[in-house]
Amino acid sequence: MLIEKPEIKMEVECLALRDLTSPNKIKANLDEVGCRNNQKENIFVDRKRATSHNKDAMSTMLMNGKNAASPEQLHITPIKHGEQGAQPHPDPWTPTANLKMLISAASPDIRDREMKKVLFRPIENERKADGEDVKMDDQFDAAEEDEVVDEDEKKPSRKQKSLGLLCQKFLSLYPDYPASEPISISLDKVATFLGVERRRIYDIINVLESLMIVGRRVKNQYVWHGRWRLSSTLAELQAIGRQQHYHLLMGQAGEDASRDGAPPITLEDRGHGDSNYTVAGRRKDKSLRIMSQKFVMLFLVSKTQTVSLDMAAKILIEESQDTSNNSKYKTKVRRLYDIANVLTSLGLIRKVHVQDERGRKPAFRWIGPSDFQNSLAEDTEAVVSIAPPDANSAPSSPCRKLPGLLLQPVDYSRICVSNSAQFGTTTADAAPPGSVCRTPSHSDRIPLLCSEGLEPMTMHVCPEESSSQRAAPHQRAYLPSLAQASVVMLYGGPTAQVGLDPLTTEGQRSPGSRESVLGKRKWGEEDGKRATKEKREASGKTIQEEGSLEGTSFQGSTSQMTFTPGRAPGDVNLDRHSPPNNQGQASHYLYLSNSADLGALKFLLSGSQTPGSLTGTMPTLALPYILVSSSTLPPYPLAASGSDAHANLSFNLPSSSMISSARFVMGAAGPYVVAPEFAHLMAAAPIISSPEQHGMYGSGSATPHSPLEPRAPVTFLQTEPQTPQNLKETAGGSGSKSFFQTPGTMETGSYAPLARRRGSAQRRLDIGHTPSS
DNA sequence: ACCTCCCGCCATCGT
DNA sequence: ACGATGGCGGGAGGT
Repeated sequence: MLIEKPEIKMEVECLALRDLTSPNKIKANLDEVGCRNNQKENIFVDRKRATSHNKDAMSTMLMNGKNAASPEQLHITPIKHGEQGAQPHPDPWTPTANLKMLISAASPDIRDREMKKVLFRPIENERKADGEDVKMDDQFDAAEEDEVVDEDEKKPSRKQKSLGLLCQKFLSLYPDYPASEPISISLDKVATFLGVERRRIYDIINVLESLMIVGRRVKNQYVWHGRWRLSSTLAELQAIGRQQHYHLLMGQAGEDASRDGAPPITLEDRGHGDSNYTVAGRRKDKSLRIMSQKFVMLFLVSKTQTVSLDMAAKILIEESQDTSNNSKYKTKVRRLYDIANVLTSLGLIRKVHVQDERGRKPAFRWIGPSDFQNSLAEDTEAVVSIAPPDANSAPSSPCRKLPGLLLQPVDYSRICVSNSAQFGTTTADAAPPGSVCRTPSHSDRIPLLCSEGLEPMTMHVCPEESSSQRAAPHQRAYLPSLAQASVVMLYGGPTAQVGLDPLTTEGQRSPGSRESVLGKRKWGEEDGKRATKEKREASGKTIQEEGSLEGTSFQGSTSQMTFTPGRAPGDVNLDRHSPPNNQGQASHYLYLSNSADLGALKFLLSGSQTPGSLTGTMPTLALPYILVSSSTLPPYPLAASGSDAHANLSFNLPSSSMISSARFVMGAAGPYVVAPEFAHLMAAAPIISSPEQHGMYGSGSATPHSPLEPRAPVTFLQTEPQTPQNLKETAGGSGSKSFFQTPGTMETGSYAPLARRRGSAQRRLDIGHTPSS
């Protein structure tokens, strides 16, 4: 698919870089380069071509592959489009189109399709005026544009410019489960590409940072981690939230809802509050990240997993005592909406309404993975030491600090033993096997996706082997009768598309469609019920749930699900259950727990038809079939089989590795099971990345997975529940502050307890020490 | 009229 | 000092 000719590629890149927003230009350029179709009729064709041509370019640009131009080169000055947004063009070559094209290029086919169809469609009008860049050297034929562009008078509606949509686009640019190598994100490029101001990108990035989906590398440059760490991050947040007693707060403030007034317990009360940030108002920056983490924590500790905006705002305001202050409240609410939009795009929450005495209040419901609670938690105990639900009991605090979590900084700093050393070491391996705490991070590493399009997601995961990833391409999972998106979410892999034909799946990604289904549903109920219910409802149709389902579409009743790498709504943790030791055990049961909606759902995959498969160091697990039986899903037997009959999941497990955190990823082609634990193993092996990726990764900061992942298991010495209380206060005063990593730094942060200068502290690079300077 | 939340000014921070 | 970040809240689109 890629262009064979480097030169061309380069050119395209350049073009793209120069003017991402103007499709016409690109097109023109492409033509110049080699694409000759100008005819409108052929636009699509051109596009395709362009796409293919641009694939690299895109990747490069956005992801900053190594090959790509150097950052500097790439770096484009942000264009402030004053007028952006203003005029949309309907036509294909609008910026949007362009974007699509590029995007598609960048990612796997599926993504491509999805993106285009889904994301962009809705957005179609959104585009900034092409004019902005026009100055660019070229002659972009105005004429052409004109023709093509109809000038829609229609300006993009506000919705089209929403942060949520923007976030979806942004997310579509990167794989949910990137290969281990780091993918760089150039702020400017992305902003330009998406046609928005940088400011907006920051909004997104900040939230993503809070979840460790991205990390900051250096100025203007961020690192895309994808969702590998999401589960672990969530687990940590949950643990922290418990430690901090957020659940109590929730109860008071939120769930009870009734009381506006003084929530009995405030974070501050508890002490921790936002210390750092809050501290004395010291630095507020990163507040969005902190807020985001706290907000997420609220969901994670909530029994109902539903948090009303009002409650969240109140709780989050803690800092500012002003709570009472209306303006403060309003501001908080605004921010929460911003955060919620991003989280919604991530498929972690969805908007709902709660009824309280006063009436209906806007709220959000967690639809993301929740299993980690169980699985992870369980594992966690074993593996990761997460703070026990009971705050006190747990001596071990979350192993790693969440980057963003400023909350804990204080404590951690004190408490934690950092393995700063490890930072340097990049690899996942860093974590000593024996280490007490295992950070989930391992999981993160797992390189899964292969980007190449849909291709075979299947990979062998050979811990050691880095090389071969794809064992069996094209395996597919069939989920007969599974209509539910939620199910899909379970495994969380890449997005699942139910339809075999990616194309058909268009709707899947739901960006536009968000809510379509949702709206109908009632979310208040029990998760389990709901899930089930939904499934049924959903079955047979394409379901597009907002966040959760993104990417999943079901065609018809049949549900063949193809999981595409791109995004998975939820992470699925497979086998968390399997004891680490078990690896070899025949019983490889893979659980797919859907954290999200199906909180309860867990699929037991006994794929191990091949008993021996998992055994030993490299046991391979061949799963001709994977049957998933879920109580919840009784009706829906899940069978994953390689393409057809033979799907195999083969992966090798290192003897030592644990399966527990394995993830099940289903690529378009097939399911993959990756155990986080193995991740490191896997890490070694780049999973398939497309060539481009390779390039990209290479470039990655020195350590590809390293800093990030490597969370060394950190053990926190202190047992105390130091919760926020201390944190808060301390934060300000103590070194903890320095300690805080800024949000986003979680990764590193965890590792680096070291005090940092504020500045540095503020921004910790994922990459750890990376070159940032 | 209220809910959302875009937009972009401008204070801070980072380099 | 200058550019990068990101807090913040006015005010307007949506419903």
